[in-house]
Amino acid sequence: MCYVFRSMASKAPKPRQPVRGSRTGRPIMALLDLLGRRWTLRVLWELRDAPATFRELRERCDDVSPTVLNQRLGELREVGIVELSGEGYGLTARGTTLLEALLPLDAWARAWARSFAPAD
Amino acid sequence: MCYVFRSMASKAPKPRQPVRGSRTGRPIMALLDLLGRRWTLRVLWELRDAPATFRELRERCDDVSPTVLNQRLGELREVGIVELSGEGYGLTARGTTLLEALLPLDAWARAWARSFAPAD
DNA sequence: CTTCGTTGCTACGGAATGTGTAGCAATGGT
DNA sequence: ACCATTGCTACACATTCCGTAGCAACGAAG
Repeated sequence: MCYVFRSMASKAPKPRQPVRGSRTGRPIMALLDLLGRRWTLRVLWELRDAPATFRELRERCDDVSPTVLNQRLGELREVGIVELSGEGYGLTARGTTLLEALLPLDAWARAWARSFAPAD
Repeated sequence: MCYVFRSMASKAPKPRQPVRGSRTGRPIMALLDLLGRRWTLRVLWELRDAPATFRELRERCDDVSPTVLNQRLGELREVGIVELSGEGYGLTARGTTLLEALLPLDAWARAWARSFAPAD
């Protein structure tokens, strides 16, 4: 790796703070804002099994542009969902629990697909 | 209401089709693309309890611009998650199951918030 | 029929966000 | 000294989103 840690611009939506499209500060609103940004869900998904280096993660996400990837990783790190360690980027303990809350999506998506093309 | 149904431009990511950032056609990828678009998660969330008219839904979503709202509703309708009835816009049966898969997010968000401001 | 209020929805210009390529500085190995 | 890899940035272009204004279709009331 390279570079030491560098504090970021603090752009990630956080609970108890007003976010895009909601000034109430309700935690769920911050979360929806965060997860609703492009590539965020995908990044979390690609980290579900194992950590990955920046470049490896980029490949897993179909070569997303490093600009956005870095932006998303910054946001996710800022709120304690993702961390950078010697193994590369990976989910924190909290991040793992979030992903568990998202896991049912895969099963749902399969059932959803069946309704588009019955044969499976 | 007004206007009869009008077939749309088919821009929604569907399972078994290549989507933005993934040509595999895996259902979960289509879903992540769909849900990762701005306001999609929020719209689903605001419909969790009861249907709403276009204008009412817009207010619930902090006055999101009608352009995007209509775009999102079109996508969600196209894939059978949302429908427009006499009651206004509401979740379909399938949409309801998707939302159930997302409900744990609220609980997670609350716990998340606690780690930012211990007192609650 | 006319007026009024509400419906879903669109046009359009400007602002924000995302994309793609190239490449830099730091680190570790040989 | 080299070389490969790391995380990450610069910059110009494209897409998406936003905010305001307003249209056409319907229902109810006069």
